[in-house]
Amino acid sequence: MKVLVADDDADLRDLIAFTLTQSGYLVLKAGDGPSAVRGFEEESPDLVVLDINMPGLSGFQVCEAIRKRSRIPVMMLTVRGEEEDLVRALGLGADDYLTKPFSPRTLLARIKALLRRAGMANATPLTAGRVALDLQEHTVSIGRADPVRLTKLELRLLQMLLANAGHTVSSDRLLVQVWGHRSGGDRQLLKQLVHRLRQKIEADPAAPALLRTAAAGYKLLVE
Amino acid sequence: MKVLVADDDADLRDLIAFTLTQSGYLVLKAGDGPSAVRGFEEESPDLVVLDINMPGLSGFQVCEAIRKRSRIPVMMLTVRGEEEDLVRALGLGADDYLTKPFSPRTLLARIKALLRRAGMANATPLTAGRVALDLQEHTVSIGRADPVRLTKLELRLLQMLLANAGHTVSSDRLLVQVWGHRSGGDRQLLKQLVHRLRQKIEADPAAPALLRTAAAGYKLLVE
DNA sequence: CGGGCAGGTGACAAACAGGTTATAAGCGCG
DNA sequence: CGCGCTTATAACCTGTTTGTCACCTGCCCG
Repeated sequence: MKVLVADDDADLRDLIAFTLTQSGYLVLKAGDGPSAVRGFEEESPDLVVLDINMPGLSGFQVCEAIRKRSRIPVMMLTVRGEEEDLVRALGLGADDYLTKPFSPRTLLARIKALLRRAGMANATPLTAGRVALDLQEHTVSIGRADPVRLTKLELRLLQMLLANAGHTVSSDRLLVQVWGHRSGGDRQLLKQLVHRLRQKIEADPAAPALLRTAAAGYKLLVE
Repeated sequence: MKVLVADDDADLRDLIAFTLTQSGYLVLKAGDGPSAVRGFEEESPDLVVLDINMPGLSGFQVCEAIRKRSRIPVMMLTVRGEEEDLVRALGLGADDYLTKPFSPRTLLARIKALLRRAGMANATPLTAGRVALDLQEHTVSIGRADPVRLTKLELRLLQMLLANAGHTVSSDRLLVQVWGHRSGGDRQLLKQLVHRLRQKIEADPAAPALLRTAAAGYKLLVE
């Protein structure tokens, strides 16, 4: 899930980027209006966070440019008290706004809400280590390699493992999360699914480097 | 909305074309005077952007040729400081000029102003890549081909895909947006609608180049 | 040493999703 | 009322995905 963050304040930009990256988003940064527009055009992010005061083009203008081509969620950042800025931003098609200063937690919550509203995130989007999951496209990219198509179940399994990257997830939990199975029982399904997933994402499926077998379950190795 | 861009500098031409395309215009390119005139005659664009220095025929001569037959807006591009060029261009019937270098957004703003003045402003159709949707006429144009008439549902489907051009839109979302269906369920309708739409807009409906099947949905491919 | 167990593998069948074609139902309109 | 166009329903075909089974290996432990 790509998010473009445009703000001329490098510190704030980095803070936001850090917050989002930790939560599994792929973050692109822009420090002024024109590079924000360029970033949007070249990367087609899934959401844009726009500061209003930016050199080159204001957040308003960038928002306008984006709306000409796309309805992706746009979140504007405004300074407290500038009421007409808000009105104008929302009038231009922005989806939400935050007044500075705000807590990273708030930002995260709002962003998730926006993505949910846009029907994108069925759950938290995820990347960890060299593994990047694209829920929309049903693909996974390992490092720089071409994305690999995943089936519904493979996607769900990988999503679960990714959400707990580095930690073991028990087979029981996986069964429940992937199949909605009542209680244990059908380990064979999981065995098979892991096998199929390894065929797709492991360089050497016989010696798994990513999807490792662990005590009573599996884990995704991230460096 | 067709715009003819004539400039011998391929980079600048592409930059302008890119800017305009992203803003929803259908752009035609010409690299020299004669092909500019030919482009004008064959495609009857709604606006022409003309560089003055071009091989074959200068921008002046092209402008003159155009003015013999049409009053469509012409914007000239000049090098800074050549004042008499401006005078001459405006004398020949050009409507506006820009001195190089200029920012894409300046160009865009001026072009919009020209079209507005010419009374063509409100017709900007939804476009992405080679696909241009006309909501008033219920038609779609692929590249330079003749517009194709669409039914209500076909139009809505294409509009949804266009609004998310390049990204997969899940079948569920499409069902909701196109039919207003409460719950998923009726994939058959979508199957059919996609099939009929492909018959209309794809050169080879059996091997779709635009409306592609993607994981759990469909997507409109744009270059 | 040998049985039991967990995980890995290959083969195969059932279930499913998407494409295609045909046909019926609905609807606007003269 | 019937005509033509649009939309819905159904049946069939295909390739993919998923579930099931049989068998293998390595390992723990009596």
